[in-house]
Amino acid sequence: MRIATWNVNSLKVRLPRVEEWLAYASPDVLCLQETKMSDAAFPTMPFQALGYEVAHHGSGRWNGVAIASRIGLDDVVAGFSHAAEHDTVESRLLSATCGGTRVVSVYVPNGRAVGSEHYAAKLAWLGDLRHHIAATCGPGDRVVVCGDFNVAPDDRDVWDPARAHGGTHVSDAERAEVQALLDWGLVDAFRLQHPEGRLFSWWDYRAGDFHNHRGMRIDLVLVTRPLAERVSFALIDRNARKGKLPSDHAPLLVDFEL
DNA sequence: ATGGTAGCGCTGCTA
Repeated sequence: MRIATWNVNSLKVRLPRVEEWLAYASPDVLCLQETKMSDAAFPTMPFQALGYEVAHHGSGRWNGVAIASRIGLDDVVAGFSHAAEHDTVESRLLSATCGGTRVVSVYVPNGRAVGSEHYAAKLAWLGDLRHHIAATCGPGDRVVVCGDFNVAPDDRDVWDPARAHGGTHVSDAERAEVQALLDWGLVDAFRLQHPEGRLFSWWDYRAGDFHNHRGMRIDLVLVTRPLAERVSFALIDRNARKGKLPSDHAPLLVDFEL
């Protein structure tokens, strides 16, 4: 099984690239973030034409998450399992069962600046995510929680921790929330395959950051141990960040021997 | 040197 995640920063603009990448990378499941569109505007047919069922949770110009699968798409749930303050309006979470694996597509709030109300909301959202996972899955189940976490798990995941993003994405409190997900029973599949790699998944559009290797690894595929034991390959496809009209994120794909 | 670009949508917000 090959599962991938990609923050596309507008699916309307990125659809041709997504179609091209699906044909090229051929994932069984693709999670998308930042579609920036309503459910009514979602382009279902191009996905169907490539053999994918697709579910989308989006309300308009911001956020929006989707799951495309060619191995089944059942028990689709938008938002948190519990009454959370943020998600149903913000369209940042979508869950579905694909070929016996529970797949969760997440777009964690950015946080903007450490100490701001947005930063507090980001920490609360990550707490809600952990609650959602623990309430709906067990660590012995096949579970994939993937997407744009807007957190670089440790200093290997940032080009320069001191200059990163005004302190967000690298703060102790954000990293503690990601660590709490790992403590529950999730494993960072990319890091498992690349223990020393300083490879990034996001680069600011500005100032030539991509070409100057100033990025962060903030897009993660977290998996429970039954899946972690079967990871055979993990790749951040930097080529998909090149050329005309790229997203500011590269897709991440992980293979499992299932 | 503390900048810069991109997307949405039409003014400034979000990232």
